[in-house]
Amino acid sequence: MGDGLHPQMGQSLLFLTDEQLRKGIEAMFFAYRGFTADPDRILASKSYGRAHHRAIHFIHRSPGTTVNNLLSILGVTKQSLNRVLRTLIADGLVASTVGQKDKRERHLHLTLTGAALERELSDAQRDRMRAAYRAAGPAAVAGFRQVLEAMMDEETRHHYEAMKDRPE
Amino acid sequence: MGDGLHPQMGQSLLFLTDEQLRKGIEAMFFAYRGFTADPDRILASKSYGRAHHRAIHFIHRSPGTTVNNLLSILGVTKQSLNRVLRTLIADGLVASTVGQKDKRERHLHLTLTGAALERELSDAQRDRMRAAYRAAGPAAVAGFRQVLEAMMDEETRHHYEAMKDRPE
DNA sequence: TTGGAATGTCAACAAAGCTGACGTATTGTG
DNA sequence: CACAATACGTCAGCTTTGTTGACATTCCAA
Repeated sequence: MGDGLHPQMGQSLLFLTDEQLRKGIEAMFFAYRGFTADPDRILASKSYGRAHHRAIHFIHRSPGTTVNNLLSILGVTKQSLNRVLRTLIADGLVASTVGQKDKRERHLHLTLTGAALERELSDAQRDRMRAAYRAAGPAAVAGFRQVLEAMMDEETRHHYEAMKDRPE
Repeated sequence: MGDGLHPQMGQSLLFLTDEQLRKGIEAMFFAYRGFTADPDRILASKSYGRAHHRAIHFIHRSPGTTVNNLLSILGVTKQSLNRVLRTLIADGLVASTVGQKDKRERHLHLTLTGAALERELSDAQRDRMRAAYRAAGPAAVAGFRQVLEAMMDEETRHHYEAMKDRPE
């Protein structure tokens, strides 16, 4: 791992120039807009927001998850999450059941209506992702995931990996 | 490009399964948190927000840009941008000068102070991006950019590409 | 039985987006 | 020249989603 300036060095590290990094930063910013655009449209028409989408997504992903667990995945305060959950429960999209083992805990599930919205939202988001994946090809997709994973905070990556390979 | 079901098909399209797409979606969500975490900390200590960062970034990127141009890059309303610009100008980070050719336009530049904050923010963001790039390698980075570009809206991609190859 | 953990709720606030309306200067056009 | 359009700024009001801090309840566990 020498720091010697052999001829290939400049070449092989061109992808680490400030200019390349800046382009990556801008790509991230612009792409994230596209990433959320389609669900945002659907949500707006139902007077929900991104926070509702995120809650629905991860409840669908980990049915029966507790509020506390959801909290640490989403990285927000309980007050913030609670406001969202309250409307989802009131609207009959999410069911909250008292824990059997530990009755302080609430276990969260999507109702049929909630699952229907989840599908609508994730279909829209997947359609765009699928188009991007298809356009870029499998090798690019592997790289895409690698860089994103390397960009996460430690703790976040644990959450990501913990739910990485669960069955659908 | 036939749709025939030759044996490799299943293999080669495995990266397009719903499960793969969902992982990509979650990777995007979690990575974006990391992407903004470091600048967010700096901004919070100076009582600015992400909106200020974005304005500063793109003014640095396109010095002398007009308000209207910035508006369409950022994709927000002029009221929203104006609130941010007002504080940045009042705090002496951004200079607004009347256009020479068209006196209705305001041309935006970073002051020395503004440029210093820009550097602090982008250094932090680049550090993380650099670490991720280095960990993933040049091939992954190329794929990363390809997928992100394919994920953008048409109009957004134009903005992205328009400023793609300008000199630093 | 008592301390701490998990949850829920109230209040107050801030950032950052939005719409709508209006004013002013400037520019382009018929 | 008169008038419409453009660029910008601003006021007011509203929404979503995040934040703190305080406090009550319920329940597990030492």
